[in-house]
Amino acid sequence: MPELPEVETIKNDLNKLARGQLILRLEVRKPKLLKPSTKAVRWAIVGKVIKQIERRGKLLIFYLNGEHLLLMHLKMTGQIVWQPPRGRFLTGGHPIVGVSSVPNRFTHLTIYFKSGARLYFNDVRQFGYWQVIAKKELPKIYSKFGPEPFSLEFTRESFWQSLKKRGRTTIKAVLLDQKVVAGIGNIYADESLFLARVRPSKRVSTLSKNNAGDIYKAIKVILARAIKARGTSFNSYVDGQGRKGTYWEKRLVYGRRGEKCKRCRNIILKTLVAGRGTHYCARCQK
DNA sequence: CACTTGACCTGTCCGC
DNA sequence: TGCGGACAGGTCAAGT
Repeated sequence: MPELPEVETIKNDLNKLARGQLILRLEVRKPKLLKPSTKAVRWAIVGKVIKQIERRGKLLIFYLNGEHLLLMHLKMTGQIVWQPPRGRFLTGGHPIVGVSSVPNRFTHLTIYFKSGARLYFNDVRQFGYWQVIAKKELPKIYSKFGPEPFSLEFTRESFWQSLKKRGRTTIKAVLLDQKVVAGIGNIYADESLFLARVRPSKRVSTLSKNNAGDIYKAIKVILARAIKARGTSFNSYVDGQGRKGTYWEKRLVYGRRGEKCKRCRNIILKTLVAGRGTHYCARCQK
């Protein structure tokens, strides 16, 4: 899905919409998308109030009063839809083609709030999940992520050091590794490498420190630009409110196979790198 | 150990 | 129009 800019947008929206809301009921249509699967999980969150929503990489963390937290991961096609007590829908995540109302056949989990508001979780491919954990378990979850790209721990030097720890693999595979820097996915990996003029298939061992510096800078520029655009939305999906990320129109290379490079007018190519569809300009990315 | 591949799912698109 | 195969914004376990 949803990569860092999309999840960041959802987090910001939900902090305005869902904070202070009291959870009345949890409806589980697809039990396997809720972890753990025991019924005790429902009791852990029913009657609780949403205090704050945070993001770590592509993971959403709902802080509740009491001992537990609710985590949500949207994976490839997860979508969150907020329905106010009255009024129109607001959505975030992967747009679902041809489905403009909720709940629908892809709605697998729903939270009902005392106010009458609802929070729906839709997911076509069912890779996404919700997970209830004890608050003390959070450090263990967080330790699986590398630095946040806009944190003080993520520096030009720390990035260079983590590149030096890698061997023959490609720079694209490294950018997709959440332990190197959290939140980059397939779109923004291609976008960042285009801006840095580095070919995605380039072996990290062959990168200069200047290359690394350019990539470091590009990651921040691209992610900031995408957050400002409220993320990327594919296709023509329009929800009740019609709010849609506009980065798709601003993208530099992703999904532009066969089009002219915005820098040199050469034709953009698409290949497979790190097992993912990868877009680049063979003339200006070396 | 570092790295790559396959699996998890359903839908869409493209070529024959 | 139908059908098969490739592919889709992520991550993990299993394989090399």
